[in-house]
Amino acid sequence: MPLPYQSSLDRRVAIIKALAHPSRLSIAEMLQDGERCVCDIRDLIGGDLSTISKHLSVMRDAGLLDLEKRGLNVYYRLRCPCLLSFLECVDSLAPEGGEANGP
Amino acid sequence: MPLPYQSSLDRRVAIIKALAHPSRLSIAEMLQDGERCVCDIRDLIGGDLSTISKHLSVMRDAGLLDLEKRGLNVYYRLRCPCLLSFLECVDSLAPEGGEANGP
DNA sequence: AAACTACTTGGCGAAATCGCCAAGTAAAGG
DNA sequence: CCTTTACTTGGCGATTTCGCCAAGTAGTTT
Repeated sequence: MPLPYQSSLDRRVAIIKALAHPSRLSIAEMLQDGERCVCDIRDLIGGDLSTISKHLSVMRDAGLLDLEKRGLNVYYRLRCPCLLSFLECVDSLAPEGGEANGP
Repeated sequence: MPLPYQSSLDRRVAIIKALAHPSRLSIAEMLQDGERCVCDIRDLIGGDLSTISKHLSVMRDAGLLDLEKRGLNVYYRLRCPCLLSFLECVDSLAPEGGEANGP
């Protein structure tokens, strides 16, 4: 059980930390298109299922995600529709496109 | 010298990481009101000046901050005016006010 | 130019995070 | 009920981050 945060600053930081990892940010991005079950997320991110599950628990504990169990599957969805505009802001800071810029 | 990022994902993550610490988020918040010199920031955040300086370098390297030297002082300012709206989003995820809600 | 102010950088031990493996839980199917 | 599927949790070594101390750099003042 995650401890309650002592301050609103800590809560904000927990939410931001929950996005501050390549796999977790990718999860957030893919969930912008709608809910996904853990196995779908694993297919996209790769790596051990337990690793994915722990990333999801970090995001859950921060309050970023809601989950719903249906049958054998667990479906996650974003609680934060405004994420998209933040990512646009983030990208506006580093506009030179992507991969190690060749000519 | 910070290495160039291999992907746009890494760049995004670096920017988000640069906000994912209580002192650094507080710095970002205070810079929303306008530029500040390092000593002003130190007065607000507290702790060793070298620690503040390293936090600022993380934010600089991520591209969050611009700096300008004037006289003996170094003034930092946000390169990201859209930060504010993201923090509103973050707070909307945890609306129950602040500090460790006692009964 | 020597002393001072305002920072930055190097170094290091302490703490947090990461990802894999193994083991545990819960719903569905045979 | 026993097995299978889908996921979660515990544990642990490896890497990363954190914050202080000490030392270095760059303008300023005297």
